[in-house]
Amino acid sequence: MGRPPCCDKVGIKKGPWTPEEDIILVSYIQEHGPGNWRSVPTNTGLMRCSKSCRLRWTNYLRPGIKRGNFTPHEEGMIIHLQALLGNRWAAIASYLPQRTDNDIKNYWNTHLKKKIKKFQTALDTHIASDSNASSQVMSTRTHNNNSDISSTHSSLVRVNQSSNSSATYASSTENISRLLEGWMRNSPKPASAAVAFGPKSPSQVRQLGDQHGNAGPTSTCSLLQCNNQAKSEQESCDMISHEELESLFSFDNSSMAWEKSSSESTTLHGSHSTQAEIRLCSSSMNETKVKSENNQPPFSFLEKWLLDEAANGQVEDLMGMSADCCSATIF
DNA sequence: AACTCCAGCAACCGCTCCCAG
DNA sequence: ACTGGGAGCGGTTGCTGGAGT
Repeated sequence: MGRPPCCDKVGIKKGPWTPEEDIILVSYIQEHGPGNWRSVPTNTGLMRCSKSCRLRWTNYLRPGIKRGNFTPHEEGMIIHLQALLGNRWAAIASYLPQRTDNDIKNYWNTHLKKKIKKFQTALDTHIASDSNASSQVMSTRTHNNNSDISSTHSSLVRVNQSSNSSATYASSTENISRLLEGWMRNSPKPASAAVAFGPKSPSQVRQLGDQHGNAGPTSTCSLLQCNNQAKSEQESCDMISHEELESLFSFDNSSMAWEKSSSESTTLHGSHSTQAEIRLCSSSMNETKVKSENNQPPFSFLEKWLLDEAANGQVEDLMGMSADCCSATIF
């Protein structure tokens, strides 16, 4: 459907936003709340198209955005979620409310993709150089089932969560954003909650539900939002708790989802709603995604390697691990 | 000091989806 | 049922600053 590009009009400014423009946009949104982007340029006099305003707000000025370095914990989540959901950055971002989809996408493209590529290269090299051993491993693998993987590597999953929390708050607009935080917290406007949590509209939630197959009305995001609605407004601005994340992404769970993806509706232990979410993702998504990208190692192992601070000896580490773990049938 | 190369990131583009009329 | 406009998403581009020579 060919839609006339909204930003092609004469007089529409492009390029980096100036602090002045930011302030204008922020003060307008302070007053009217986010949404109705069409009217923003008209009412503010900004020489920007509505799209650009929305993007600037959601990716940069919106309060609650965390900028700067990604923690290993966040990296792990992104890797997991990317494996689970594919390149659906908005969906991934909904699990990391402090990060924007754009941010996550950029981080994936500039950092994680390379790391994974490196990892796979190292892996290929290793497999090629050790084909005899691997054939033995394959036969073992067939018999042992994947529970071995689970037991052997559950310790690897607890990704370095404590270190490297020094997110660098870089830009001047950070200050604008911070100024807004108080307003957003106190604001009675319903839009604020949605904004604080992320740029998810009901239609997006619906859309996600559709995209996730027949997840129905309880799509991943709607569940997540319901879960968070039960919490205080303050809490809704925070990231998902570590406990939830642990339950979500502990190796046992993810590997179970992985293993059972093609056969049955995965039933994970526990009754936490976030686990239900991931179950929905797993059961609907795994069939298409995981199945098609089969034969990849469990991501916790990958993460372990990726997040290893001492990644200098990547191949060596891999060799070392393989020596330790081949009996446990990783590959 | 000047230049080149490259990584990172903000912003844009084009497409799809949703919904109101 | 159809259409057009608004909004959102994912891919891509291009600017900027730092590192290397």
